[in-house]
Amino acid sequence: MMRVITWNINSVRLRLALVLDVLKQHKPDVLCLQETKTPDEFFPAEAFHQAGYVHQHVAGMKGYNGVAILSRLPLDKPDQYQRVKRDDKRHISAVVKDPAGDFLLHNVYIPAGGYEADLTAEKFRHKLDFVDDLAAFFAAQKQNKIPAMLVGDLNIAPLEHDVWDHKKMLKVVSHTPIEVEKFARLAEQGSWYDAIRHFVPADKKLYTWWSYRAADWDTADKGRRLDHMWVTPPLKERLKSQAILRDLRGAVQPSDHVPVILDLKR
DNA sequence: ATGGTCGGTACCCGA
Repeated sequence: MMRVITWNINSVRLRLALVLDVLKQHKPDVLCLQETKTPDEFFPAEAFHQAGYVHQHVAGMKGYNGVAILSRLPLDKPDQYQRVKRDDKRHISAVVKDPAGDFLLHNVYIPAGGYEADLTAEKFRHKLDFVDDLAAFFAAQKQNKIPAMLVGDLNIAPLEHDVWDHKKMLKVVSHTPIEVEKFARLAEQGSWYDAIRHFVPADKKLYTWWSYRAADWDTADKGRRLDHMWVTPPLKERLKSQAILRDLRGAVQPSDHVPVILDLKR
C-alpha cells in the first residue's frame, strides 16, 4: 500500500508535536502540508528527518502560506512541474519514486478569497485568477503522460453535500457558482479525478474543515470539504481507500482543517 | 441578525 496524507496545518511550528503524532499513528509514505507559515530556515526539517521523512521539499515564507512535501520515498525533479517559480509559496511539486510506479505529486494551496464574493473584490479576484492560472498550467501539461496526483487545500467545496447547507452557502466564498465552475474547469483541464468522492457517494455529507468561530464545531457540524485529493486516470486503478481524520479537529490547539488520507494499491 | 476565533506578527492581516 502507498499512503499520502494532505493537511492544512496552520503553522507547522506551533503544531509540530501533533503532526509527528499523526505520522507515527498513520505512517504515510508522503505528507503534504499547507499553511506552514514559516521561512525555510525555521522549518522543523530535523524533527521530520528523525521521524523517517528524510526526503523533503519545502517552500515557505514569513507569516503566510507555505507548502511542504515530506516523504519516506525519494523525491525527484522538485518543481520541474511547478506552476510558477518561487513567488507566493502556494504550489510545489515533485516526482515520488514509488516502487509500484513513479507519479508526479502537486501540493497546492489556493487562496481563501476573502469574505466578499464579488468580482471587484481584490481577494476574491485573486482566488479566481489563481484557479484560472492553475487550469492553464495543467492544460499545457496535457502532453505529459506521467501519472499524477494533486492534493491540498483548494478552498472550494464543489458539491452540494460538501457544505452543511447548500442554499445558505451559495453566496459564501468557497461555494459560490463561479468558484465551483472554475474548480470544475481546473479538474477538466488537468484530467483530474476526485479520489475521495470515488469512495464516498455524492449525497453523503463530507467535511475537512470547521471554522474556529463555531462554539461547538462537533455538534453544530457546520463544516465544508475544502481539502482535496485528485488523481489522473492512470492512478484510478490503484485507488484503495480514503479517510478523513475528523477527530483531530478536537485536538488540543487544533488546526481548523483535518488530515485527509488516500491509499493506493501497490 | 450579520455575530464568532485563530496564528503570526507587531499593534493589524489573512483565514
